[in-house]
Amino acid sequence: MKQGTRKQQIVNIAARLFKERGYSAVTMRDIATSMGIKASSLYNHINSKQDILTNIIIFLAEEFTNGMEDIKVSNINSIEKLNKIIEIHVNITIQNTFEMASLNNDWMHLEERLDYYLKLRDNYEDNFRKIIVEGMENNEIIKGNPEVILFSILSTLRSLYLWIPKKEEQKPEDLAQNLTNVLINGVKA
Amino acid sequence: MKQGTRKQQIVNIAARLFKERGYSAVTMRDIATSMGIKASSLYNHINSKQDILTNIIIFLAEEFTNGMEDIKVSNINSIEKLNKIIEIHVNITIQNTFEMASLNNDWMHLEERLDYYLKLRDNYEDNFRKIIVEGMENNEIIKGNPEVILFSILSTLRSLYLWIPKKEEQKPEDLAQNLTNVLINGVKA
DNA sequence: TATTTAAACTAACACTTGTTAGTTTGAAAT
DNA sequence: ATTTCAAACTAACAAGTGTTAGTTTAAATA
Repeated sequence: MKQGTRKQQIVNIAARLFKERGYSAVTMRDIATSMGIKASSLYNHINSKQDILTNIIIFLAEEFTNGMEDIKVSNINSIEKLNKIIEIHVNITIQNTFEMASLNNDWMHLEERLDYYLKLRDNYEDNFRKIIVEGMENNEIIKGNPEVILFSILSTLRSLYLWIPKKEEQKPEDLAQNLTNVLINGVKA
Repeated sequence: MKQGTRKQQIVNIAARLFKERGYSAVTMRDIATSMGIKASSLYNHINSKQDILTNIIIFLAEEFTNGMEDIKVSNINSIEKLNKIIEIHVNITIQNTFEMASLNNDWMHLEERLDYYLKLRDNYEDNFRKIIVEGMENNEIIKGNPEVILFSILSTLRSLYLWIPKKEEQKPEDLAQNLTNVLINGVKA
């Protein structure tokens, strides 16, 4: 037995396929074939295709929410909080490379849980924004449009899943450190 | 008549839908309904669904390739080249917000033209990388792993299509200037 | 006026989609 | 030895898919 429950195996294989082709382009028969079984057999373990996607996305969204909550209540300055945010993105992405693709690209195909997901996402971005604004007030972060900083850092972190697989040599801490240098200090010599 | 040929109208409407739901989840009947006609009528103007996607993506990929080619032969230093790259991304994205979603998320559904697209993309990234390495050699860019700089800047630029629509107040030059500040100089005060 | 043309239409096709119902299998628990 | 149960199976469904063929319409051109 490779891993957890049969359901988890299905979700893992599905995530791999979703990353390659996107949720809509992957059929239940594709998933079943990858498992070496028939499509109808999947329904002994999952309720629907939707169900698989929901499992992938909501799990991750809650991981990020929990990570952000810890940072929120921690007693560190704004730059250190940014470092921590980078860390949780690197760690979660390294452990869920395939799943991150669905989170980024297929959240709009959630149905019943779409509103819940959007709530978590908005909440996450609000907390992130507050950290930046606070940093500006304390003269730790350069003053300017907080949105530009928020989205330029967040875009990089959200795209991590695309290029982390290419460079598994790197240790998570090294990668986080490199990213922090570039994102926080810029690239100019 | 709102715009160009009937074919262009179809491609434009399709790009709008592809951004919302992704290529695979949009049907020919969806596109037709948005145009106020029947699905079969689309085939008077386009050859296939594939054809629409190819038009969207290859056009954009060539736009970026041309922009990069101009920068490559220009006689400016590395930081200025990075500024120019940011500029072309902002300009192309502002004028093709919907299309950018397909370029980012649906390129894998290209069929005959997939190899050509990948060639253009690799070529673009190679040129980008060379600018960074050159900047490190000339002490204009902080020394370190060029990949981290490459992908952190590129991730932000490739995600522009996601948040540019939210803030159309901004003039392109202002946005490019703000981005340059953050990406080149970092965020630390 | 007669002809051409762009652009729509109806009707249908072969195939794929997610899903359900009912059944079989083989190992573990009683 | 009997029962239970997880996990597979076959067969089928209703709906939706991209696409084709052939036809109609109305405006522009000759």
